Formats: sequence, C-alpha cells, structure tokens
Amino acid sequence: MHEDILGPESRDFVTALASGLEVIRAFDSEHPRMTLSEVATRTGMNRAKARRFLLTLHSLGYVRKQHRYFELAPRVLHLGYAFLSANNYRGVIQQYLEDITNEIGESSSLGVLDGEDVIYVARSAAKHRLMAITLSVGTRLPAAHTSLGRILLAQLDNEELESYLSKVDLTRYTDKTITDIDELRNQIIVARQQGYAVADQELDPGLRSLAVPAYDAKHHLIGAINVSTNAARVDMDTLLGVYLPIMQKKAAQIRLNVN
Amino acid sequence: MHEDILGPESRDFVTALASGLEVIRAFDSEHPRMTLSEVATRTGMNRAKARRFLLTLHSLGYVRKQHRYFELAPRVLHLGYAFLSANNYRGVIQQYLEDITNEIGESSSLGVLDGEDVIYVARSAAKHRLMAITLSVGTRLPAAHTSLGRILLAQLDNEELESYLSKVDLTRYTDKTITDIDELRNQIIVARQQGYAVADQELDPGLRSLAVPAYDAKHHLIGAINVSTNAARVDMDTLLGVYLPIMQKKAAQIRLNVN
DNA sequence: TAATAATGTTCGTTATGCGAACAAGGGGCG
DNA sequence: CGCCCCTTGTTCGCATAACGAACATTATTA
Repeated sequence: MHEDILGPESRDFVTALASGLEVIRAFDSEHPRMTLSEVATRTGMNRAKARRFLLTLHSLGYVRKQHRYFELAPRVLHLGYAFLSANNYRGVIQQYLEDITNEIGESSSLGVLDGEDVIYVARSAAKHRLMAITLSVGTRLPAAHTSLGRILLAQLDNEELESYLSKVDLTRYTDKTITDIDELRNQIIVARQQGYAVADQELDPGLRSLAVPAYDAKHHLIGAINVSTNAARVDMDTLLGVYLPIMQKKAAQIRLNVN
Repeated sequence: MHEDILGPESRDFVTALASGLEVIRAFDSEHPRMTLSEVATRTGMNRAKARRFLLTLHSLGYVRKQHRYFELAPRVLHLGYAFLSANNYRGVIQQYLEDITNEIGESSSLGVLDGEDVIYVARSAAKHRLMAITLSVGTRLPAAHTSLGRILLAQLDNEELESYLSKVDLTRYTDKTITDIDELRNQIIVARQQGYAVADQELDPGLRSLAVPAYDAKHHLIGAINVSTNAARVDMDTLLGVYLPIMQKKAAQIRLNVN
C-alpha cells in the first residue's frame, strides 16, 4: 500500500534539504566540475542560494573546492553506501551473482525499480566488457528497455503498471528499441506470464539480457537478477535453453535461502 | 592549499541541509530500519524535526516508509553515483585493476583519503572472498591500518601528516594492529621512502595487502591502488618480489596514460 | 478498564535561509 | 593605461521556513 506522500507545499516539507540534494545531483559525467554560477544555472537557483549550499556541502566534506571550481568529494559515497550497508541481503545475493558469472561466464546483476528506472544494487562483472558505459552499483537505466526493468514492471499490479505506462516516455536507443506503448505493455504481460523477461539490443547494439524476479523466503520481492551477454556470442536458443534454467535455479535458491 | 572552510555558525551555513544529511547517515548495517523516534535519538534531534526530514526524504524518494518504520530507498545511490559518474578516470582505472586481478588472481582496488578513512572508489574482485565483510565501492576503512590508507598518508606533506596523527584514534583489530602513534608515523615515513606500503593482518586476520600511489600524467594524485591477498597463501617474499613490481608497472602505466 | 509509555502531529514563534543589491575581480578594447 | 562590461563573490534586511513545546492519538501493560 502506498503511504501518503508529503507535497512540497506542506509545512513539514524541508525545502532547504530538497534544494541541497538537488545541488549534489547537478554533478554528473558531463558536469564533473562546475563554478558557482554553473551550479546555479543547472539547478535554477539564485546564485547566492547555490553558494550557501555549495559552501555548506564543502564544510561537511561532500564537495571539494578548487579556486572557483567545485566538484563532489568521495564522502558523498557514504550517502549511497548507507543504503547498501543497510541492505544485509546484498552480500548474500552477491554470492549468487558470482556463481552465475562463474558458471556462465557472463555478467550478472541485481536491480530494483526506482521510478521509471532500474537501479543496479549488486553486480558480478565478467571479464569482457559488454557496453560502452561502465555499469556499476548505482547505475540507473530505463526500466522499459532492460530485462531487469521489464520483469520488475511485470511484478507490479495492474493499476501500478498502467500508472507507469501512462507516464513513461519511450526513447529510441537502437533500431530494435520498442517505442510503442501497447507493444511494451504486451511484452510486460508476456514477461508476467512466462516468469522471465528478455531485452534484445534495445539499449545498446549487441546487448542481450535475460532476467528473472528474485523473492526471499517470505515472498518479498528483493529485486530481479539478470545475465547479460552479447548477441553475436549467444543466440536466443542458448539464452532460453541454457541460461534461463540456470537463472531460474538461482532464483529458487534465493527464495529458499534468503531471509 | 586548504581553502577556508565555513563554520556551522556562519550565516551562509545551511543547517537544515546538514541535519537532513545526518538523517541519511543514521541508517547503517546495524540500523537498516528505524522508527521516527529511533532516528531522532540517533541524530540527537527533536522528534518533530526528525519527522520533517524523514517525510521530506520520503517525498523525494530517498526513504521508504512502512507503517512506523523508515528505511533508505535505492535512490540514495544516486547521490553517491553522482561522484562516481563525475569521475571519468574511474572507467580507465577499472581496466588496470582488472588487469591486476587477471594477472595475479587477487582483488585490487583504487582508494582515496577522506578524513581518517580510505574510501574504495573502484574495485576488481577476485573469485575468492578475503574478508568477513563485503568490500565494495563506497566502503570506508581506517587509513591507518590499510596499505591504501598508509601509502596515501605518505603522500601528505609533514604538516598535514602531523595534523592527522594528532587526531587519529588507533583501534586494535587484531594482535598485529599498530596502536602506537610513533610506530605508525615510522611506518608511514618508511612507506614514503620506499614508495609503497604494506598492511599485514592489522585489520583482519590473514589479510595482507600492498599498495602504491597512482598519479596521472599531470602529476595529480588520483589515489592509491592495492592488491589484497591472504597471508596463508602469499608470503612476504612473494608479495614484495613478485606482486610489487607488477603494481609499480601498473602505476607507471597509469601515470603515462591517464589524463 | 485504566494508566502509562510511546509515537504522531500541530502551530505560535523566531531564527534560518532567501535574494536583491552591492562589491570585487578579470578580460577586452580603444 | 584606463575604462567598460561581464562574471563572480558577498552582504544583510526581511519574510517565512523550520523549530520545538505541547497537545493528540495509539499501543501496551498491569
């Protein structure tokens, strides 16, 4: 059940906290270092306001300042790490992911839904690189075009799924990207029925992946686990005929052993 | 040069942001889920205050609420990820760490100093588990008792090093843990002289590691890279005679190739 | 059933955070 | 070299966002 959520107009909403977090998120791979004015522009804030947040984050150790330039400090990892360390099943799941990588020789990850994205929360990387970008814990990708995201969307009830479909903006990444909302709905329903999802070169040419949901012993959804491979190396028969049973077996082990 | 740092008494310091971040950090592996009152107690805040921050974080998607219990949501990974994605050299260094793991068969990591700790910012894990805890990006360990931390401390100038030594509180983890401040200073000076550091079973029985500093082509210190192994499997002669040259070669490659 | 403890919430008050305006620095051009 | 303009840094009067004491509600225990 969805708890009532505070609106920004509520007297209980702390706008300074919200703005401060927005300053942190303004930094990314395209904007690793910024001046005060650049931060103000990217966040839509008054320059004096952005300055106060940057100086506060700097004094707390989350931001480094060099002359006029600001960049995030490693200490911000502590904020995300708080989530990882609070999740005691991650270490356990990590072992299963490493088993998959050892057995199949491909990368395997645990992902969870967050809004319209899937976030990687545990990962076992194979030796070879699959994608142009480096995937790591914390990476977020659109749920619609990943096997992890698609099988997680399949676990939603109908109302939640329709809510998602009514909001999602489908972007084309490759020739194979699904951009029709009805086709996406159908793929998710099929995933729901067959208990697994496949994403085939929708996000990155050559990237082919398969995911199954991961439940714990109390029937709580932990997330989904996947195996990622390259279409040139693994055909669909192998993916479904060899990899799928392995993934299903791992998911069954997780369901039996993870509390 | 250390930039002047804002004090919490300054009118430019945003106390609401500082308090909100403290609420996030209150969650850890011992306190994965807490009630409002528990958060208030752990942070020393008035309950109504803690409530406002929790509800704000909840509305922003950083915290989940179940009845009276709060827990961090995966979205907080986005805050730490902002640092990782802003660091464009990480993908490059990752490759070198994986080379080390492939060549030596042991785990290798990149770490940076943050206060009295060393934070892992990139990691290549070997197949076998070395420590009781799962190390991952974001993990922080005391700099004094790790090879990464020790070689990073060795890169500080004398004033910075003495400042660190005057504040650090040395905790004993094993029988081999250095707890004498003068002995630690000496170890760091030796590391400075020989260009590498070793930590031998100070943090965890059996854990033996070696680290060298990693500079980029512009002579900026990126961090330190290490190799971690088990004392039962690798003796000191092998560590220094075989592993050290490999690490030094990798550091030299990083210095030549990383901008 | 009543008392007590724990937790949830409100709203008068004030100190925090906002932003317009001023100050300072840097670069370009005549 | 001096002036102008643009960019960046900083201040402080003021309004309201956030604080916390006190009230409200719920859960537990005797």
